[in-house]
Amino acid sequence: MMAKVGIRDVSKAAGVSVTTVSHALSDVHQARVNPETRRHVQEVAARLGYAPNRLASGLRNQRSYLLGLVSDEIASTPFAGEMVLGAQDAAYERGWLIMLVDSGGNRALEERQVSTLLQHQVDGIVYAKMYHQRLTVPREITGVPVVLLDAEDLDGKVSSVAPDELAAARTAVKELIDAGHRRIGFVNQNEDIPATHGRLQGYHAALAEAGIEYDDDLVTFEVPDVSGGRDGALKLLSLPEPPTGLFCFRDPQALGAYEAAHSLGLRIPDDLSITSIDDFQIISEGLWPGLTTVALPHYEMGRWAVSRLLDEIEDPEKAKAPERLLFECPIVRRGSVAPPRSLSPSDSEQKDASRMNTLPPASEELA
Amino acid sequence: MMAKVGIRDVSKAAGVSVTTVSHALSDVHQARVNPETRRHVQEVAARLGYAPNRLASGLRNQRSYLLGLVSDEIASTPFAGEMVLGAQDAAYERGWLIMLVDSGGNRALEERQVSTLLQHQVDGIVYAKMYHQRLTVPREITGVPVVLLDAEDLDGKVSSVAPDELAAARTAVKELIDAGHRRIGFVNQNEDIPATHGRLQGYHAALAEAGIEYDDDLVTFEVPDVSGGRDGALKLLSLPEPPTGLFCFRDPQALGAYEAAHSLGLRIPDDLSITSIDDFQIISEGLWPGLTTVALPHYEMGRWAVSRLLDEIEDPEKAKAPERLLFECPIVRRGSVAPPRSLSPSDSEQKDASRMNTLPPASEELA
DNA sequence: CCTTTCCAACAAAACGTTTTGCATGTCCTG
DNA sequence: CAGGACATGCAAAACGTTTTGTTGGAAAGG
Repeated sequence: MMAKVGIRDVSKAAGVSVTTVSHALSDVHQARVNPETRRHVQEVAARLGYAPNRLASGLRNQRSYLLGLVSDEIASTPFAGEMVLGAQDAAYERGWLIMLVDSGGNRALEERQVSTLLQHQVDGIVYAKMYHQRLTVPREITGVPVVLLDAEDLDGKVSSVAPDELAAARTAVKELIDAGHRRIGFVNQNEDIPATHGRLQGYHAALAEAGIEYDDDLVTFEVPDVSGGRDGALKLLSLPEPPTGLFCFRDPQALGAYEAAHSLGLRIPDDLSITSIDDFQIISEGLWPGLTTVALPHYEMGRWAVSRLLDEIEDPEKAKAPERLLFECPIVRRGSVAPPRSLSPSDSEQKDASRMNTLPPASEELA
Repeated sequence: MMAKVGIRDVSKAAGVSVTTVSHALSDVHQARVNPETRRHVQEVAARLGYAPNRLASGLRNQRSYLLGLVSDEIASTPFAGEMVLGAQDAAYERGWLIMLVDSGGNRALEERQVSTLLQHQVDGIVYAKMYHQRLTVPREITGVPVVLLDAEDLDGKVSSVAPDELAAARTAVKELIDAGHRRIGFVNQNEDIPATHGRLQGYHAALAEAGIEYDDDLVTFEVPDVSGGRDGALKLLSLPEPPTGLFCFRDPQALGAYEAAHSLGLRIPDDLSITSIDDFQIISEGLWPGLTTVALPHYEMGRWAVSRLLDEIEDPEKAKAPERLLFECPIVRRGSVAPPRSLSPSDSEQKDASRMNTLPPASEELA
């Protein structure tokens, strides 16, 4: 395999100076070269398969066309792929590439990673968190624009994007209310992050809008995984007056709630309706019936973060007026919501239309 | 914020030439500088917060310390995170950074992405696939070492790493056999990739080793997701002589099999034992009882791929003798395997020891 | 016919490093 | 005390681009 072809090779082959080659191939300096030579140079460059060395041009231009994506555990959580993909797509479309680092939550490591990124002269950094939280930008990130992903800046100095937790929860709860439920449980999670409080507020808001009185017994705080969902659901379902609808903090908990319901002999959605937040597809589509859940728009958030970052890189003025965005979260209707038993069948018709999954081959054999 | 500090700033502040600064900070040229000046320079450099510009040093050294990770849909599949993480960790530990691109399976896009990577002077490329397959390295990847991840090179020219499908399947089936099962169904998947054939061979091998005759009716080919698992399990379980143990191609299918079993009133593992391949934790840990499954070592494969790639970069001789590795896949025992009903309790004792999950709070209320 | 203007092309400097080769001066060795 | 060996430091070239400033000549204007 022959040595890499550089701009001098093209200049020699085309019989012009390197300056002219550069101008001919550049969008901004076309004017300085005769259209005919220009075409000739382009043709020669294409024939030789010339591709400019970005290290060299980056050095000269003080622009690397590299972005850093720093995260705590983004590469290990299932959604993370979506975020990264959104980021990568947005970057690539505008000519940038993304370098990914994942500290696994280790601050010291993160510090070294960021400094490595900076040594590579990244033009900007997306600082991402696995779960929506408020934080201050670490001090080692300096000299380049930053955008926060799934996080908010306590100082309000930098742009950020995160899901609108309150609205998402209100949507999920309203779905149950609209189906006719009045007694709605909430399996929340037990960590002190914005999502916990935001979704609780959303739960309150939805109830209040429907004129339903808040009942403290119907809210429980559990670990945010399958077992937490199982525990929480069992707790709420064994109340003297159990809920007919259940809102779970996130999909894995909903999976636990399904299991709890089955173990109690309750059928979903006939005996118990469930909604949740995540749209973790392997769960929401895999369960039977499918889980109606509010999707966290990870891909879109990733896209937005990079897109905003590039705006700030290309126009430094924009960095002075940071934008703080809360993303809308759309509901994905599957089969886990139906009117409560107490309602007449006629009330249920409009809702049934949204349960579109094909019937499970043998579900009628259920006890 | 002040301008970035370069090697000249250090040289001025320390009162020595840039040459000396470079030598003082370099591991290889320490000898050319007095230990005392060396310490002085290091101290000044640290005080100013000097960090070398990798673009510049890369240009000079013809080494970017950048690696490309090219994948089809790695960023969108849940395991992908593990692979990427393993790759990233291995790279970072040796001073490299990874640039991630994901073509979503679009060849034309992939071609452009690779050329962009090459323009950035990556020192090597990991070419990864979401599912284990055999392929030839795309021709646009040229001039740098390549390692295949979750794929094998048809031409045998480059190193590769992938799971040992046959051994993995044998392990999963053997787990059922060891528990005493003789009639074992296999819900395979219906795509023509190495995993399909390899796991079928593993299934055969395990049966043969145990002297169990192969029964064609016990193998079914389904779509590789939850619904496929449901369909396949229902099919096999409604045979005149149904299996007592079920091996699923992958975890989502096992989830479907759980659902099918429940819909038929069968209890796991008492009435039906299930094993699978993936260790997709949200499923395998989330299900009740936990799923005994053979883990695909994505993190380790990612690590190995990058580690090997760096070996080949640092010693070009190694690239001439490509290594083709099939990774061992360890079984993760949870609660989905028990002896078949027909066996006496005494036979089951040693196996019960491996079912370690705590009991579900209300499972005894099951019909 | 002599300026002026403009077009097309080029040489050279710069981006921030690393490394080669050279120039001191000191210390030994004989 | 002459000679070489060694220790320490520096100047300059090189990596592959982009851009600034300049030049020679042709076209245009008086």
